[in-house]
Amino acid sequence: MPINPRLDREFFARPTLEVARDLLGARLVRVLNGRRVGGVIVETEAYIGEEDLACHARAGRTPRTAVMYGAPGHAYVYFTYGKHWLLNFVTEPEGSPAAVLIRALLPDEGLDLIARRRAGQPVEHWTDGPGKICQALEIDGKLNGYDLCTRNGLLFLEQGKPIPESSVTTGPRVGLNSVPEPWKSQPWRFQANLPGHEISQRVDE
DNA sequence: AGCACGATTAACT
DNA sequence: GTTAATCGTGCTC
Repeated sequence: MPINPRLDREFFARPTLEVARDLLGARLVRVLNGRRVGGVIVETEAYIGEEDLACHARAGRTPRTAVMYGAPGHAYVYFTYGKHWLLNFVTEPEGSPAAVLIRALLPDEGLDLIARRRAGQPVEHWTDGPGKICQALEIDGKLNGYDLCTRNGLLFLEQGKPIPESSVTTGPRVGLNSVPEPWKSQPWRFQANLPGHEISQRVDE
């Protein structure tokens, strides 16, 4: 089975908007019991620095945000709403707190394992939300701070088929109910329009 | 110590 | 379209 090139630390050490855009089409791979589980990233959001009042780093360096201040290419995984884990990738050089949230995936590897973890849900809703991705791929706080750029890792990214500009949609980030402008409306959400993948509409966009 | 709320999800009317 | 679930985090007292 051909293995695509990995995304290395240099990829993540760039401006967050570029990383968020370029992650569209990339492959997210989780290794469970020696098996690959994952798919193609089709939706991301950028959270950039202490100035961005939607970014957790607005609170400065705290136990929770410490990972974002660290080296790029690590996972920032946090818990919210009392039940959901959300997966991010740390971007920018060390010392610049920023990350990209992974919001949606087209699953195409280890589907039987995903089906088990997403039992009762239709295929189209297996990984179409940030919390759902973490449930499907068994990602939780134990992976917070995990290095995505090691050899033989349990979580990493691979190059995929590039997404042309004509197939990329941008818009405001989701779920920022009480975030003040201009941060609430910054078009820092990226979606890939792929054949066979209809972008779902939601009330908050 | 107490409190308000969240980068959400799934179920329900 | 509306809402309960559920608890860690950061802020105030």
